[in-house]
Amino acid sequence: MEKAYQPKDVEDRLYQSWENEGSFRGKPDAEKPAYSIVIPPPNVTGVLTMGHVLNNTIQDILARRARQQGHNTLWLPGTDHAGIATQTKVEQQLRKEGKSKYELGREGFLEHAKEWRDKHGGIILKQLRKLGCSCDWERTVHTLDPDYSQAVLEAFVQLFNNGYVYRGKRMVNWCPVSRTALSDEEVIMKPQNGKLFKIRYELIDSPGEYLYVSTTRPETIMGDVALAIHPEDERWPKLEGKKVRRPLQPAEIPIIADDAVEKDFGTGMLKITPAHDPLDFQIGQRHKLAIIDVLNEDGTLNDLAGPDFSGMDRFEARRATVEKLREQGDLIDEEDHANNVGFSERADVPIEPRLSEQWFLRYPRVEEAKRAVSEGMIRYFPERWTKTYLHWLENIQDWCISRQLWWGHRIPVWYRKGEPRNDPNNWHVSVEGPEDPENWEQDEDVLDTWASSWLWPIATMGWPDESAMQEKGLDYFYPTSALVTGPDIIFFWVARMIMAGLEFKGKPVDPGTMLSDEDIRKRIPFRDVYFTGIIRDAKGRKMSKSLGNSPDPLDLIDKYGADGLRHGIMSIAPKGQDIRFSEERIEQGRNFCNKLWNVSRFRQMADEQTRESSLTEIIARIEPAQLNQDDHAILLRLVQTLDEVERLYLDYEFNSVLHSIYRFFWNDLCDWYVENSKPRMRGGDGKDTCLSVQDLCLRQVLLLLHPVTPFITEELWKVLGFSGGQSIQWSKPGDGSELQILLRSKAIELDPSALEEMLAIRELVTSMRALKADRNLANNNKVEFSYLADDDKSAILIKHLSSVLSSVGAGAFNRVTVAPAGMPALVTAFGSVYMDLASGIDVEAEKTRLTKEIQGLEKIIFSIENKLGNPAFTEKAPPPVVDGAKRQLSENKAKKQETEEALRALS
RNA sequence: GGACGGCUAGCUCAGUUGGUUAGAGCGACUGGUUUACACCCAGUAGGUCACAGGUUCGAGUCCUGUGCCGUCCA
Repeated sequence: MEKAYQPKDVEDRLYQSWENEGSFRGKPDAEKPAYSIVIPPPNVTGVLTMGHVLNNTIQDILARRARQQGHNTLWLPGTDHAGIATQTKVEQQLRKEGKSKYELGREGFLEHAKEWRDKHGGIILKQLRKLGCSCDWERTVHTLDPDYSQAVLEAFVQLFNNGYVYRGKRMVNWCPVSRTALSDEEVIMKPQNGKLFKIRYELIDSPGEYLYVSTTRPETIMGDVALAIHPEDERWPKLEGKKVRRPLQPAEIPIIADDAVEKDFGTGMLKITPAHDPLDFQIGQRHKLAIIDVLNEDGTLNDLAGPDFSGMDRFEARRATVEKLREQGDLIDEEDHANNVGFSERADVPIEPRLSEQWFLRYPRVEEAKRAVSEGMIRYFPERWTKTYLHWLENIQDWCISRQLWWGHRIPVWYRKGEPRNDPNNWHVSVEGPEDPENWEQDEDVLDTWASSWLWPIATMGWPDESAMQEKGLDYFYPTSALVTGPDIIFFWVARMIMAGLEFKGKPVDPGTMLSDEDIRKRIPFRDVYFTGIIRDAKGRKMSKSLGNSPDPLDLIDKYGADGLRHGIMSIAPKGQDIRFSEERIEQGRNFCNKLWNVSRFRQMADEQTRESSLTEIIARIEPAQLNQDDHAILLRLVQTLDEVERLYLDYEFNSVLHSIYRFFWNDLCDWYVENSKPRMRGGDGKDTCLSVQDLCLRQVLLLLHPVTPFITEELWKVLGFSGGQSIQWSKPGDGSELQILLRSKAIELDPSALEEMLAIRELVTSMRALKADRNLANNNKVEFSYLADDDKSAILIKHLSSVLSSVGAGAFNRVTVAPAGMPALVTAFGSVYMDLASGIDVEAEKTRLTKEIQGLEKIIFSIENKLGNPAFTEKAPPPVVDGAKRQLSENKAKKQETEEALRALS
């Protein structure tokens, strides 16, 4: 074996062989239980980020563990066409070439976009392979695949037929850069420092008299159609029925009263611009006001804004209108003003509320979606996200699903040529299209990307085609076992998938009928949802391309190995908490792998003969009579660890899983057991048994670690001869009681007291080492120790003599019956221990140390005596706690007494 | 404004239903090439558990309030 683990030699080779053997294939098999996960489809043209590494490592852990447990496992991969994001990138590319999408036309553009996707797409899926992801690649799905597209359109038509989809002229969030409508979820509110302008409007009947209005958006004044005041405002009775003059594009506009006006904001008067504000739109509807839209779809002003401003960009127009108002004397005041402005998530520019014809979806199965989560049919990890989810569903708004893009699923609606589009009689809605296409024209818009990805769990498994569902095993793999994703898409994706599953899976149910709980259980898309944290940089900032603070995962794999990266990222990922990334953690992951490699190497060097060792074969080699306390202790810890890891995996406590394995492997096994086994390796009867115990421990550690670090564990599985020709993927670690049953069948009954005894011995060794280290004798193996102890304790020490000598690095450790004078001493659970020094010692330093020791003990004794002296404590506290305190008191008192004796012996 | 999360060693975080003297890794410091591993080993130092009240025999843990940081929703 190499001196250090070399991931590069191992990873590609093993991944190849797994793929060649079809290990990742998820084929329906009625004989076995199913386990399934669908990947959150990454953007097809994206590249791997640290977020993907975390997310997909977790999914891989779940999938690999399920395979070990004997489940027939499907991890279904794929990519998302990512409407706006991809179209924007393609358009940018075209601009660089001096072309525009309009020149190419729709067909030409799509051709171009597909080429671009095929060229840049799929990189991320290759990167996932590098990470070791065990996806069933033969089942890769892309949301624009023909079958998938069919499903998306079918869903639209079904929803339309059931009355969930409608077309309407509504206020939507408009992105002037992408020139499309957006859903509420795609708008990010950001606090902005703007200006609040106070503007006067002259009363028509009383020239020279003015009303004052505060606004942040003077560029929309030309679209004003009224001024509004609260009906309970004392000024209202005097103003009823009067009119004012609009100061730009002058016109007479009425004064109206409406409850929606905030009396206390600004001047208490509101300018009403129905085309450019959702609230104004509502007020306008109530008062049957006209709508004057002064903006073009790209955010420039149109002719209705008047010749002074027509053609200007909206921000330029803001400055220009303010100037004009100032010149006219209509600008009264201008002050700084902080407010929240909605930004387009994708283009990062302020959105415009804009009136336009769009398709909307009234969500189906909202009540059942709430119930599925609130009743625990779907479990959230961490549980607190249920609250966020339910709150969103309580306040759910209809979803604008049409997008003014070309890249996506074109809406399957046709309009009769030459007839008004707003009349449903002129609509044709179907997947196939009308029989006389020459008389119809199709809607130009495409569906929101999320209106395709919300079908992901069912459409990737063949829905709605019966034979495809059969072939892909929808009924076998669905509901999927777990979903792993970020909480940032809980509304975008998770909630919507739940509703889609409830609506589409199984036989259609009338919209008015509630699904039964039994139905809900069958229709939900997943049972458990694990929400990851967000990966931040060392300073706590979100990782982003613009900050350049995100490392390239492939560089990290190159440096530390895929296993090192996976181990590192998982060991720092607390459940649902954000994660501060630092490369040192990944280094630790690599170091862990190297340790695993080296202890295996040590095992190989001790006994190079290679033999295949199944679990039963290893146990068969153990000679029960040869087992010492050390063996018992490590096997007890193994039993504990197997149980602990089993339980932690069920709770998705990944970092605790690793911590638990780490403690067993590094501290118990490497630092103590393997070290103590070195003297036994030199010969004697216990050698084979000791090696078998090592094998047993190593074998189970590899099994426990395999989901996290698949490559090195598979490699060592073979090197150490555990495989029997079979991949580690198909063996399960089992729990503690299973192991104990196997051991009992060989008449091995673990002694529960062994563990406590070993812990005491470890403490003894540690303090003896410290005594040496204090005097710079850490490397002197000839130092002699003696101890003063009763017969029972002495018997234990004699039992452990050789391992104590070797782990302390001591020449002797003999029992004495009288405390030797003038030697540094330790008071331990085994009595007093003395270190013999040929040369003199620093008596004063020794005295100081022991005095400090005594003072510490006195403090402890004082506090326990206080506690026990309190009758309330002895009466109310449970007896085990009181007994514990008493025992503690006597132990500490004895220790104090011995320490005092040691101090006296020095002088 | 509302909801949720966080605040424990220099850093990153554990800390189960309240119960011994609050833990780990990294970093710091000291020493080390003894037949796995310097990607390592041994040892040492380092904490007013954000703050203020309360409940309790007993609070890092439960309750109330405050502060700061973060996320989501309006």
